[in-house]
Amino acid sequence: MKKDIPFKDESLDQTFRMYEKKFKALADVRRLHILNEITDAGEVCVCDLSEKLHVPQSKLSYHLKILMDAELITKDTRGTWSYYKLNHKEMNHLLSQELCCLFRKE
Amino acid sequence: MKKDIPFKDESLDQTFRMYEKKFKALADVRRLHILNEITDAGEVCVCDLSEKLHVPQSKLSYHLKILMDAELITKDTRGTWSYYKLNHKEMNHLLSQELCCLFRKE
DNA sequence: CCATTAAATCAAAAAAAGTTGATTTAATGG
DNA sequence: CCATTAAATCAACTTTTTTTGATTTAATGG
Repeated sequence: MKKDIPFKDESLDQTFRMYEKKFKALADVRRLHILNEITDAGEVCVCDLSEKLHVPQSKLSYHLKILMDAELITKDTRGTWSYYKLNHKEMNHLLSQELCCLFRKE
Repeated sequence: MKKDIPFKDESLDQTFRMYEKKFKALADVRRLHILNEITDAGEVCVCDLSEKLHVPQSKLSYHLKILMDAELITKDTRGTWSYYKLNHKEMNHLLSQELCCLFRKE
């Protein structure tokens, strides 16, 4: 649905607002580390991330929400745990192949 | 020089800080419009942009500086005018082919 | 039920980013 | 040398984003 690049019209602004949101999500060194960690682990819960990155839980929830809202990651809740994964499709749509490698296992 | 993706070590943080800067530069709907305008025109001075986008000069200088610092655009000063161009190489290194099209003429 | 644990949410504070209008810098042409 | 013009810079202010610690929500296992 967001595959078509619109021509120069009023919807261009809408498109740019969507990308603004996604780039904002990427525009933070903490979130890049989180994304990288998620990529490495394949799937992580908040407590794993908290331990690995030495970041308090509420801060992680905040940053994970931003990544979720930008649709760069997905969440799978099982019991009391929430497991986060990369949204590979979205990342690949957004980033160059070179850059994607930072957030892609092989 | 920024072509090699480093392995997981202390330089990963440095790499992420560099990308943070570039993504921050992209993470603003006004700057996306500016980039798009620069792409369309090929080369623009601040006064052209000011007229086209209805944005005051000092604001444009501020945003153009951010894009310059992130190395997403280049400046060529001739006389009293400064002409800005896209740094295609950097944009292509950063963004997917699909996305690059928004900031690429053909 | 109740205690425990994971994670989300919240409100207040702090930090960062963006806006504004005025001033400065620097090149041009008379 | 002076007036004009383009663009950068600056400082005060506003807005947005991030942090923090406490509280709430919700699932689990005894």
